[in-house]
Amino acid sequence: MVGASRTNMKEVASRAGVAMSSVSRVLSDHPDVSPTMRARVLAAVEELGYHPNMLARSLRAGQTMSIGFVVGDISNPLLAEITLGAETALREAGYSLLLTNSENQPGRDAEHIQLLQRRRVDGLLLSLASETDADTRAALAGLEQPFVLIDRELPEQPEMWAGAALSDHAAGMAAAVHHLLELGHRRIGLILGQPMRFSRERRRGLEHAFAEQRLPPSYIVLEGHLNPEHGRQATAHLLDDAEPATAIVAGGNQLLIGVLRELERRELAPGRDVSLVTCDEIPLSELFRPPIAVIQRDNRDLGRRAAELLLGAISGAEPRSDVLKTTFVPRASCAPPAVRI
Amino acid sequence: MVGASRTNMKEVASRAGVAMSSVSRVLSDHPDVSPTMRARVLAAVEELGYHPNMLARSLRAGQTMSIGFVVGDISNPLLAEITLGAETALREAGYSLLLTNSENQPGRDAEHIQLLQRRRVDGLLLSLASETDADTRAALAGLEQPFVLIDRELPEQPEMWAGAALSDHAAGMAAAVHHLLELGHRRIGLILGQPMRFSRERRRGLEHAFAEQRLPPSYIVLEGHLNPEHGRQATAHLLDDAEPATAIVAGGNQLLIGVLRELERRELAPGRDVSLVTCDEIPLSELFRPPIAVIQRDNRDLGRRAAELLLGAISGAEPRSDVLKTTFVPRASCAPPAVRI
DNA sequence: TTGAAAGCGCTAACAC
DNA sequence: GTGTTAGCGCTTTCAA
Repeated sequence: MVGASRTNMKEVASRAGVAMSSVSRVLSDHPDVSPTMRARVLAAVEELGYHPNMLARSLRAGQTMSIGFVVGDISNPLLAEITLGAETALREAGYSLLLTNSENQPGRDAEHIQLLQRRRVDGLLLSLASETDADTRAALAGLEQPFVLIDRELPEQPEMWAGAALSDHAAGMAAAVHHLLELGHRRIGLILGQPMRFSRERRRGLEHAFAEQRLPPSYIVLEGHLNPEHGRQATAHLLDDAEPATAIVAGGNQLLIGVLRELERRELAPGRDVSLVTCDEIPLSELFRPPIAVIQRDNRDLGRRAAELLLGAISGAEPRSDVLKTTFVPRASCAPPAVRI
Repeated sequence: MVGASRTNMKEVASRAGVAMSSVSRVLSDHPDVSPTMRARVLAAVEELGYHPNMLARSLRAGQTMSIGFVVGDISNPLLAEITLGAETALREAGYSLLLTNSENQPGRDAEHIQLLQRRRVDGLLLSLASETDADTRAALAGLEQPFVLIDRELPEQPEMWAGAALSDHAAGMAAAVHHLLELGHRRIGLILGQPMRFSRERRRGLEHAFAEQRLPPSYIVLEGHLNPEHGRQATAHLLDDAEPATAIVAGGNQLLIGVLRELERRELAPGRDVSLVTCDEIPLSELFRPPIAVIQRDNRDLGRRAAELLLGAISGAEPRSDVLKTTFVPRASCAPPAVRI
């Protein structure tokens, strides 16, 4: 194999002394090809170090075998695992992944959706920065290829909406809060991110757990952004309240970082002074002293499911959404409320 | 804008009552276009909800404005941050990123390089699973577009090698070991991953620090795989040695997890029973009790630099490698050796 | 079973 | 300033 520059099918054909169409047939495993022909063509391919041009193929075929992925921030371990699951499933099916980071800016979501549309991806996987942004909704409405949402819910269903891979946040949250209530906590603080599906569902799980026990709603919910600073401020707020929270639930790993920083600043220890639960496992959380209780989910599987839903839609299946379970894992960061001095 | 199905430039042209080439000129901001023409074309584009087909454009132009990225495992926080940095820089320059996970299998590296070549990416960013794999080297030798390595060094330089973005691991490691030596440690264990650049450089830093102090080489280096299990086994080995290590350096976040598990199992506390240093920050490491000393680097910047080197090469610059600094951050996990009982 | 030719959607000469 | 035309590299009828 001699890597000549930019060999094309025509050159392979002339080298093998056959027609271009024959080369094409050999390379796409067409049934009606004689062994002689196959051998001659493959020899020429080898000699010239020929790599077929998928661009030309895609243009002709009308499909690119590529999927666009719009993600808020790939450096978030949660999204990175989802991406891994999706990429693996897509690759197994012969698709490639075009990745774009929106930096959690709704405006970028819309831009990227349009870019991917120009690149003629066969479908899109979307972890949107906003469920309600007008530009994003317009971009989605104009889409001509199916798209699947990852843990998001839209107010309406655009034409090409092909479903969503969702996590059952409410169930995991209800289990966590149930556990805290059993330990004797009544003043529970829940720190959430933006008003999107995962926030709504978590709040619902909390409310459900209180209602189930016929307890008055003595919880506090603080919405904000999914970043450490909101986690820190919310924690301060919860602890400085007239009736301070005895247990805190951080709705995401970025929030957890802020919570831990604030507890550290006040020299409060999780599991001793305040009980603590977080959402979505983060590398060292189980190795923490004490280990931090967590509402887990299988992120890789979430990405894989989303990819499968999309592949289904591409081959004509009806839109469908899957809800994946979340599991509460109690750990030593949860204990009975500290005795107030 | 009415999202008709698969509008093309021809339809826009006829709708606007002009020639296709005029549409093309308007859309690519050609200087010689009358305001009237521009307005008519843009109106037609708007009415038809037309999105230019980048595939056709790329086929014609001979460039795809896309970059292939081969990464071992995007779910590793280190790689995820590098990816973010690279994607951001590339996007700013108008390029899109095609992401492939090799699952740290050298064989997949070679496959993915060829796939990306068929997709006619304008260049490749490679975080290879092996620097010496024969298939990978053959694939690299056959490449017709420039590629930049991320923290890797090849035994030879293939024709299209355009440089590398490297971290100065040796410097950070030397500083860390120097610190440990000052604290009085002599038996220092270094746990490394596969025999690649980052491992070689870290070992070199360790050796240098000992040599500088004119100390005999009383360290132990254990190479293996970059996963928790090797971290765990190596830790056990270091602690069970006839002359046990009093300080351990974990060469990566996956190794650190194994180290912490083994210390936990033996009820040994970092900073009290054993000193501990890790390489590459991981989300909760600074919030650990005690906080874990770390040899840091700017991962995002590493990705950005790699992207910039590649963009440079695409526009004809000579191959060039950049070495980025690493910084040792001492924390409470490092203390004088415990008194042996 | 194989070859010739049309065309996927676009850009860049080249005329006018 | 605008239109006509020839491909970019491939697949796919349609003939032979």
